[in-house]
Amino acid sequence: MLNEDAGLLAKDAGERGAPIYERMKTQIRAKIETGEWPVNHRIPSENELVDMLGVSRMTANRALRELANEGVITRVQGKGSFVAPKKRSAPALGVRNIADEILERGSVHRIELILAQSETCGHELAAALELDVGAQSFHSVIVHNEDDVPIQLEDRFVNPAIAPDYLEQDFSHTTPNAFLTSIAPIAKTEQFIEAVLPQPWECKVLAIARSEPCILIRRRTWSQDRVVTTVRLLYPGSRYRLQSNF
Amino acid sequence: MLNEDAGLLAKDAGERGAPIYERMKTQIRAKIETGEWPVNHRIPSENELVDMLGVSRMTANRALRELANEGVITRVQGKGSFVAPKKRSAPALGVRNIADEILERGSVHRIELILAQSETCGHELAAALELDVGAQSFHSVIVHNEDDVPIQLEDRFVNPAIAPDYLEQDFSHTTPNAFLTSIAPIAKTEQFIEAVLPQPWECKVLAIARSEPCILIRRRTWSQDRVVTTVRLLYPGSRYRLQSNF
DNA sequence: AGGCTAAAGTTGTATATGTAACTTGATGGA
DNA sequence: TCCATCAAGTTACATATACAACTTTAGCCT
Repeated sequence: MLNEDAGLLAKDAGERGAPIYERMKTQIRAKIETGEWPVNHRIPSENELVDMLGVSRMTANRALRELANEGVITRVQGKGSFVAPKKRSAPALGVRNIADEILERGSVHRIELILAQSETCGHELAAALELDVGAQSFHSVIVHNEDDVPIQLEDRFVNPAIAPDYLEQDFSHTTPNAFLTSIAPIAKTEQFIEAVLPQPWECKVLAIARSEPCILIRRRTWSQDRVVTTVRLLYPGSRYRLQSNF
Repeated sequence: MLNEDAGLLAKDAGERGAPIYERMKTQIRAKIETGEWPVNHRIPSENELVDMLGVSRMTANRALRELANEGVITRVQGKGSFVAPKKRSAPALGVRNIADEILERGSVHRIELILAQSETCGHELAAALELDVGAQSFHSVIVHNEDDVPIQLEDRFVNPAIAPDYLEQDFSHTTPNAFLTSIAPIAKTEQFIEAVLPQPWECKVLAIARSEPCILIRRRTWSQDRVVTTVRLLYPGSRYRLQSNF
């Protein structure tokens, strides 16, 4: 353990000025993000960190405690500290991964693939993805079912530069959201929510009436200053509502 | 200062078992929520808390530091700690005071009072306000106009125990939201967003068609564990959309 | 073998102390 | 008057130490 982690407090990490506990936090985060410490991996105890790094236990305690508050690790009194399972998007936002939401309600989640193909960017799409007009993009249309009732229509465009093998995915087992966040961590999200009436083809795939009002969420996500994807999420108003408590 | 805050660590707060720093945090939060310490009010310094409460400075430091991380207070090195401005609605879903929003866009905000009266609680309303069936409640219906175009229908019920003179307000100059938050700081918010078709009378006051889909926000707010108000906000889908970036 | 106990290891909390960095106001000199 | 300097107050960080609470393991006794 000591060998691999000798560089845990390396001064060459470009954060010479940062406090010790912050340097410890970023180095531990790095070990987790690179996969060197996988999920559930045991993290050195406070006393081990004291011996390894020559810091005081209170400093190690602060680093680990804050990482636990951020959800990066979990700590169990008497047992130790462990790498936490992958965190999903912020829980406070009320808008989350539809698949998780459905499973949490104890329902069955099933995906119906409507369309998955490569398309050429027009002006509007090029602007949305921050690509050039005429560039290629990936287009997928998916219906998410809860207990075989259509509950969300997902109409998505993806930046091929970030996910070149997007169209090869098997979306019956992995949602586009899960796939994209696994290869490109989300740095920023832009989101509009409005109420609309559905288009005829949308009525068909969602099995709703023309007059059924729907919530439309238009979302763009960035990773490292590049647009990853832009998506339209359509929810039938009679079957879905957003909740956000704060 | 010492007089008013003598009870800051009172053992009768029903959390005898909680750690000292947690008790300090909840007591400070209470002072803020009751308005005893308004926004920007100076919070006792770490050393003052040490003298007042007989705790160690590191314990006071932890309490204040965690409150700062939670956004409840702001701390400035060399100056002190201060009650942070209420920012809770911002990160959640971008739902803000409609009047501010309109003024920010450089438009004119005008209120049209449709109804303001006292009503007896039925089962549903009693449950929403956490009152008894048959108790009195205040009911107001207001249309918010942006440049004389109706943009929001506000259908609100208010707990008279918290705002006994609610009906006496002049809502042409003060919005219900502004009035209520001024007398009862918001501690918690519950919010649902859905898409609906408007009722006939709603179409009339908003001057929209029956088939126009609308965003409906149903919101309840608490102050000190009591429901202050429950409100239905109806936005015509063609005139309004919510934005939330994060 | 089974069960109880003790010990070691781990996290959680609290205190005491010290240094550094920053802000503000007062002081004093040119 | 204006500006530099200093002192006091405040937060930020780090260390050393101690005790409490919890978990696991080892070992002992029956």
